[in-house]
Amino acid sequence: MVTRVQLDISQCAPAPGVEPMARTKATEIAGLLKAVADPTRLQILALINQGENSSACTCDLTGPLGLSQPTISHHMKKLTEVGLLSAERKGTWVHYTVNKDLWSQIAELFE
Amino acid sequence: MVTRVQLDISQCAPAPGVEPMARTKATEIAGLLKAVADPTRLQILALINQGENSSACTCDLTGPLGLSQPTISHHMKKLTEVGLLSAERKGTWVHYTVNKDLWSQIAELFE
DNA sequence: GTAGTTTATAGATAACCATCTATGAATAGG
DNA sequence: CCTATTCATAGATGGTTATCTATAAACTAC
Repeated sequence: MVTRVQLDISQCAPAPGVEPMARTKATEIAGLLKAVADPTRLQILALINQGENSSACTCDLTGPLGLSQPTISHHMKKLTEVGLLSAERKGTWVHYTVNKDLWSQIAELFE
Repeated sequence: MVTRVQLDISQCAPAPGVEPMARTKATEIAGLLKAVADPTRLQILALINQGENSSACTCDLTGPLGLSQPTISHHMKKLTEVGLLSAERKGTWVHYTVNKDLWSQIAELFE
């Protein structure tokens, strides 16, 4: 136990008993946020939410976004991996929908 | 105007009149989210919010986070640049506080 | 001014990532 | 089987970034 002289503030020390957020949890949350922290993926999510049916396939997005099909596919994979998009195959097409639950959970992180 | 034959769904085309979110806006939001989408910076923000005075200086964080002082300083700069942290110099120390307004604005992006 | 403490900057390095082209896999319709 | 369409994968490339060490800058106290 260190008893400080009243005016001795010349030393810096963290507040006692302050524990940081667990690194594993921080990494997990950061992974989710990384998936959203990209301009193209923000545009993709906004486009999907914009449609009346809240669904889109890859080929719907290449035109408006001006990017190649493999690039869009790459982003859809990233968003699907973290659970923000759900993919459902219908014949040749793959319909992607936004997982609104996870979307709301992100909001709750900042409340 | 294209009139589609009822069963001709063999071609893919974006919904007419669907405009993506402006790229500049998407890039701006992505920049803000990139600042938060890092495990170390999430821990930093949580630690600052954890203290009773909601303030911390760099030297308070190196210990709990196990990172070098320049690395912490680097992260504080990133968070300050996007406006999430405010820096106030008091003598040798720099006290950082979280900008709660901007914090809440992030939540509103996901509502 | 000298010494000590806190913060910032510079430079280096390794890892990650967004994008492209080229190609393959899967499905549908003759 | 052949063709066309959609989506996924592989590999390459240029750019970004998180971290470190070394050093400088700013401030306090003597």
